[in-house]
Amino acid sequence: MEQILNLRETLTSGQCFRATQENNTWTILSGIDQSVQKLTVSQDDMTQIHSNPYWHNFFDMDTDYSVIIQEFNKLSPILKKACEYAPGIRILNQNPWESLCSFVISQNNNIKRITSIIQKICEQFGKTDSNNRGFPCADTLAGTTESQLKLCGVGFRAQYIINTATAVCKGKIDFQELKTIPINDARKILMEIKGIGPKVADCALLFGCHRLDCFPMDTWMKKVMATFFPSKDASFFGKNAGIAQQYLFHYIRTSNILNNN
DNA sequence: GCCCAGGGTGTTT
DNA sequence: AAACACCATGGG
Repeated sequence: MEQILNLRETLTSGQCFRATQENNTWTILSGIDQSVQKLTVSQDDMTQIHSNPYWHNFFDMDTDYSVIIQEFNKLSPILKKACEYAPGIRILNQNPWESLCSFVISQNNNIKRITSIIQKICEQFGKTDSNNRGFPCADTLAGTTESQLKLCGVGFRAQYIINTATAVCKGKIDFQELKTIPINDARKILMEIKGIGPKVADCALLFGCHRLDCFPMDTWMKKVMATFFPSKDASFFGKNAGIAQQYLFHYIRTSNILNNN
């Protein structure tokens, strides 16, 4: 059956940081150095997403979200409204290193600035396939200095980035392992790095390792829980809590339900 | 000028 | 364990 995918809702929901919009067209870059992938696509014609295996997987097209949303609808009226607000959001399958590093950069930061910093880091340190520039590999960033990274605007996160990249190079972080071991073991491995806490770990596991039970608690989700789900926690939302989190995050951040803006 | 942003660390109560 | 200062940086 035909799966729902809304490019704008998905690509602006704060899970990826290398998608740009020009008029009706989205350009997405994903992946490391020379193996970077580039997609130019519009909502009117998404045939490439269906035919190209990389992008088919990137947009998680093998998962039937309508079944999951039906379960959410039974769970809570607010969650139902969040699903109806942006029913075309999907959890992306991103490169795990790119995702982890991006969310180390994201801490105490806003999406606009995160996007800008990551673009600079790719321009400065990413290798090219002669057309497009990829996200720098862990070896490259492990070999940089704090002052080099700070030129890209990462601020106090510079050492955190180096710590994380070094752990990946040394095999202390093995993404293949993070995709399969018990979720709390995966969290523990990531949080041994100085600069990775529970929120960054959950984002990396959800958006880079497709661990759908992870429930990242950022400042917005703390407001959601305090306002609509007092005395409840991630377990209330079940094995697909991460998807529920993404619908709630996007709803609370871009609608005026909590009178932002 | 202050406050906030997809937080985490270290210190003090 | 809970509260707090501090960490760079740009935008509101």
